[in-house]
Amino acid sequence: MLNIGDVARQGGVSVETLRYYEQQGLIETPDRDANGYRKYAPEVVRHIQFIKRAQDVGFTLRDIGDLLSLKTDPGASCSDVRDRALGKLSEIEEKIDVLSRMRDVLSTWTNACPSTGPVSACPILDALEARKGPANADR
Amino acid sequence: MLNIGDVARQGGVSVETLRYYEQQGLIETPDRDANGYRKYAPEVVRHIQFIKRAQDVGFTLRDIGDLLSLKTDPGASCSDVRDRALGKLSEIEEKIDVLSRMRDVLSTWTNACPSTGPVSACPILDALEARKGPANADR
DNA sequence: GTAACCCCTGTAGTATACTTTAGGGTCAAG
DNA sequence: CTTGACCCTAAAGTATACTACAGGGGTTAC
Ligand SMILES: [Zn+2]
Ligand SMILES: [Zn+2]
Ligand SMILES: [Zn+2]
Ligand SMILES: [Zn+2]
Repeated sequence: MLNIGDVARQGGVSVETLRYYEQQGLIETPDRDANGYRKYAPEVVRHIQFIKRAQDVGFTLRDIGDLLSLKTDPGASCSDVRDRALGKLSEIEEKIDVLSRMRDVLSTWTNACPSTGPVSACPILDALEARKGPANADR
Repeated sequence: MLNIGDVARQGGVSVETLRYYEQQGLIETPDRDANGYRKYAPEVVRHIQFIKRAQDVGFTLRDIGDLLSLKTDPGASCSDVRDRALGKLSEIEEKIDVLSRMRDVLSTWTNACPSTGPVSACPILDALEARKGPANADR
């Protein structure tokens, strides 16, 4: 049986994070020792790693709670899990699209900037100040 | 001269947002009418659009405050602006990289999931539970 | 003179995933 | 028997960009 500090070290998270996960219902409420200390079975370390891996691919703690419910729901099927993953996949692709558009615009702008001269002549600021299109007068 | 509501409508933001921008120092403190109402020159609408366009390409309000300081700083040069843009560009590329890696992993996992059968046999959950590599036993 | 609509200030709430703080017990070593 | 490391709870703070709320005054038309 492990103390919370042991679990934290082995799981690569802080003690506070563990208490937070418990409060959020992401890990089982551990039994307590006579002194009130939480006592964990070693396998809880894997549960924490489950959470961290899920976060690594973009799931929020709320999503992860969902996933954990599916794991223990006898009526749940593989496709339920797959649906969450596909949903997350589109969220991520959407974010990539938005960021790619930002990247393209910024890239165009930085290429247009001569990097010399006063800010008053900077095409980047011009673009930000401008009406809508990429090139137009300031009135 | 415009009331705050006029500016909000023309700038496509809420009245509250305008007061917030003012509080954050992103727009000039407007003069007040005898009744205490803020009175804006029409050009403030462009300043708001500057802020919104900068947000659209990923700048935070803090970044935008910086950019606005450069605009009015006589000692600032074009390259200062370009540096901010390049910095933002790398931030965005970094985010894209992270998201792309998430996308690849999720895509692999969803392809591996048969979408039928119980969750206990789901390769997605297996992957989340697993030690580190893509394939290994649960102990 | 009153309804409908605008404006004001200051403070608190929203979402996410923690971290920090305050205040206080427990345990092992020397 | 005290020191240092560890554990406990509950509440508040962090970052971002607003939004909402509470409570109150101004303006315009009928
Ligand atoms: Zn497990
Ligand atoms: Zn420039
Ligand atoms: Zn301007
Ligand atoms: Zn599956």
